[in-house]
Amino acid sequence: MIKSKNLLKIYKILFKEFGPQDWWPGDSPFEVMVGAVLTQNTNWNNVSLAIANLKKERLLTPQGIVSADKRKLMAAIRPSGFFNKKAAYLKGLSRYVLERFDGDLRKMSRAETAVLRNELLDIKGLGPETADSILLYALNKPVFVIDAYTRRIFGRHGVKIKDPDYSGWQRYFESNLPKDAGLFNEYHALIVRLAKERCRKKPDCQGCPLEGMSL
DNA sequence: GACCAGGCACATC
DNA sequence: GATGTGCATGGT
Repeated sequence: MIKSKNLLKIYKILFKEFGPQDWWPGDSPFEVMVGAVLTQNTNWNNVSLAIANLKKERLLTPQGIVSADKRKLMAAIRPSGFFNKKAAYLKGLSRYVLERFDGDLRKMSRAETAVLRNELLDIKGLGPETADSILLYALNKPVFVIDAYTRRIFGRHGVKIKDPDYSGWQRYFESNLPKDAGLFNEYHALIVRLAKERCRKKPDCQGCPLEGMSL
């Protein structure tokens, strides 16, 4: 098990290398929530095309999505792929926000994190990564988002988790870092940046800022 | 023309 | 409970 000092140290190395990532791109918390669903197994470029369409159609509000014609919604988010599924997911998420918080995300952000997380996970189409992305990036809650990049990179550097499922990885990060939404926000973004920029192109780790670091 | 991308639900064993 | 498969588009 790697020491907390090293997790923070890695963060500092990545931040020094790449600087602030300004995650999550979006003009509003609701746009961030929608993006979290649309980006499932999809690259961000396609998501931004879909979001641009939603804006053009004036569908980027909870009320707008709930009341939208399903086919119109599907057509708008088509570039993000899986549009049939994702249209249903967005309707479910929007209905929840509308009925539980009157569509007011500031109200939603005042609710308790653990409660919100359970409720989000009850919405069809929202698994742990999407729910946590919403909590962290739309609502500024201090939860660490785990994704395939995180497991791959830290796994390669020798991290062994007792129960290597989602919550095992999450516990590992959250129990070894200060509980700080800003830190979690930047850290996850930096991991994604590292994975995209270096880890894929140079699997031998040449030139990686974490090169040679054994955790 | 494969292969991949900021997952998840569901079926099957 | 582990593993496999469908969902679908756009860029490389």
